Amino acid sequence: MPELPEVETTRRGIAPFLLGDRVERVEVREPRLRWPVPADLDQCLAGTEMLSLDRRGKYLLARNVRGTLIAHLGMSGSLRVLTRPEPPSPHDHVDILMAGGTVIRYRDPRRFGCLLWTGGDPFDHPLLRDLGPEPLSDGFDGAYLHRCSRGRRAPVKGFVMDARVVVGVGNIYASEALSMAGIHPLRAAGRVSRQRYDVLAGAIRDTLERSIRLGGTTLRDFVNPAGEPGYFEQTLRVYGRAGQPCRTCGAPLRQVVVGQRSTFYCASCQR
DNA sequence: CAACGGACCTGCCTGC
DNA sequence: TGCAGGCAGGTCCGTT
Repeated sequence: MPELPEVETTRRGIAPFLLGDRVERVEVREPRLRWPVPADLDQCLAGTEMLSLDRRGKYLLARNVRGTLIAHLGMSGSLRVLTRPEPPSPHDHVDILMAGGTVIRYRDPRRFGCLLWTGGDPFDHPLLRDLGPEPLSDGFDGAYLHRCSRGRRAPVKGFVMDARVVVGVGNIYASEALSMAGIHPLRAAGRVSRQRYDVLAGAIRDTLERSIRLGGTTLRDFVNPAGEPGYFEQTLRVYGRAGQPCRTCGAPLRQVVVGQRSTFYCASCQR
């Protein structure tokens, strides 16, 4: 489900309820996520105030005086804010109960996500250490992508989805950004010009920023922490639109599999 | 190193 | 109606 815009939407949604309040306790009903939820997570969080909630790629980082909670939503994860008690559904694995009475509820049917704890610098954690730049930061531009891509023969679509290259670009937004930039998803990353990487870097940035503004993409079930859907789906150019007309030239959009992921593009607009 | 396939899970939809 | 098969927004890990 969540790519960068959905994770950022989630961060903004829970921040007002998590920050400036004290954690009462943590209730773990199902610790078997991608990696086990630490057995002492409650001791790490209980009684402390959350000091900051940041995002690094698709990871959420919630810091208190003792360390940092590292959260990832995987494919099907979500965090919701409950202002009144609600009985947990089967996949509501973890609750963070705040002193003020609100509950931050972690749900993840497929359990590809994780909730981990680190007492050290979270950016030194093995999961975060090797991540590439944030696509909305100044360090990310066409010159960087061009430099990074030299000698790479694999498709450019997989290249921009590689978190060591740039974080946060998942399967939807990779197709969308390549469509905006007019680049064929199967083109070898090393055979895209510097000029075209300038356009692509801008397209990635624009696509992600626009989606954040619209509250993310709701394909099946994404809702923000308040339970509201995102509206970016209505503006998708290619994702999920195989056979339908290209919004630019009218040609039927195509679907191929790249690196085991469905990929959508216009054969006449993207070269 | 870069590149690829498999693995981890459940739910939902399609077609027989 | 039941069931098998395929597919889904991620990403780590082992092998070539």
